[in-house]
Amino acid sequence: MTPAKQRAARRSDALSKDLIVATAIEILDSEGEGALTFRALARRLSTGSGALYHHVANKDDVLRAATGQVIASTTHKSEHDAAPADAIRALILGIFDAIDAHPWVGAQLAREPWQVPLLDLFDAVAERLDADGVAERTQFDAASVLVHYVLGVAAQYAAAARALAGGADPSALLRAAVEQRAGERSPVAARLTEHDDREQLRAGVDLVLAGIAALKGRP
Amino acid sequence: MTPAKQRAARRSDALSKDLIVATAIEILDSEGEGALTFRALARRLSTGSGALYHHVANKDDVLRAATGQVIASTTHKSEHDAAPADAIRALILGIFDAIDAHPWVGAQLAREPWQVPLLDLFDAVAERLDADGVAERTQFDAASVLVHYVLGVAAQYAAAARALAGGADPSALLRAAVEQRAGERSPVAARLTEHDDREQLRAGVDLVLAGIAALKGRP
DNA sequence: ACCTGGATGGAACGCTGTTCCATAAGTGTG
DNA sequence: CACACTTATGGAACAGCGTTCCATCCAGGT
Repeated sequence: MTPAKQRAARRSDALSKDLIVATAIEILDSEGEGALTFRALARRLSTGSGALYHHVANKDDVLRAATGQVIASTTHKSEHDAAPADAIRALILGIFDAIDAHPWVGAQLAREPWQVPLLDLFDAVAERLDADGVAERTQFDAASVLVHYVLGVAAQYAAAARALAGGADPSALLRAAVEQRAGERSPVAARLTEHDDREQLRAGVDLVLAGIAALKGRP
Repeated sequence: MTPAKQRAARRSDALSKDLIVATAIEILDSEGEGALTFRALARRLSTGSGALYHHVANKDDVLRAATGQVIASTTHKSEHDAAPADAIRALILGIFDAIDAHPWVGAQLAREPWQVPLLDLFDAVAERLDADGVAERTQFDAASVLVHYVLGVAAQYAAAARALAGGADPSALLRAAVEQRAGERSPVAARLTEHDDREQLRAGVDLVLAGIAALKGRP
């Protein structure tokens, strides 16, 4: 006979860090950054919030693992045979695509210092430049620019996604900011409202690549 | 005769948004991002947390205003007579210096989409390039790269400052991340641990400027 | 002297991440 | 097979957060 105060049934499939992280990614993708709480996570896994801490250190641990998983799945398939410039374009745009699909990744990459995926990207970029005969110092400078550039784009993209999820109008948001700047003309605002972010990123990368080529000519 | 349950004395100097924001900056600078709460703010102003909401919409409002104030005080003194390249270097390094002095600004710039200071910077950069005879399209691409680049650096810098405030060793943090990447050689890691961030930013800006010059030659 | 509306300060609400602990399940040992 | 022991579990409890609510107070106009 069961006692009057009965516990909820124990789950049959085992809990694990992988399962927790996978579920976290589900929540983040479908309901946004704000929806990821240990209570929501526990509810979806039919367990208590305390149980999660046996597999995971804390919330940052979950976010770190989730970010790593998403980035790894996109960086991992880099082509070694392409021309260095093409390879670098593909690497950077790969990060963008990952963030486009999972905006919360952008926020997380900007929130924690030197996450492993960022170091991987740094090395990958430097390696392609090395293969192209670029001076070591320039390799480093260029990788720094490209990584931080895409990081900045990522943060901005994630912030916009967050604001939009709150029910704001995409262009209205930007227009409001522009109009707030008491009467100054802004040659930039018009372009910002109508441009394609991915195409803009590609153009930016090409600009940096042009700089690398220029510095390679006369070191 | 005062009643048994007496209220605390009402403050003599008037509360205002400016006062609240100034106090918020004090807290952020001296105790870090995590220390800024409405309760701490109220305590320092000798008032209740509810009173603050008569002058300020919410916490984001305070952070936005604080960020705007810090950035404005550094951007504002830009030199109009310098060579375009020097002016741009000064603009970008000015943002870096502001973030170096107030790391929380870096986190805030990355957290909200298209804040006014960022648009101002965008326009200022584009304007210098316009004066230098750079094609309009390149103006936009270059401004995009530079703004997002410094934004990425800012986010990373703020994240590192946050981690360091938690009592971590600067280089140990990075070394741990490097060693986590099972055995891969990392030509980049050694450089990262010992480089000067500001000097690195300057080198990155120079690389972008080289790209602009290259594209100006053959459009 | 009165009224009234904005400013004030503190309590209360709902939510968060995290810790604690009684309990249930699995595992190796005699 | 029975027992101890380790580990996993789930839910309650805690401290702290942003925000809302409201009784109260003060200043200025009538």
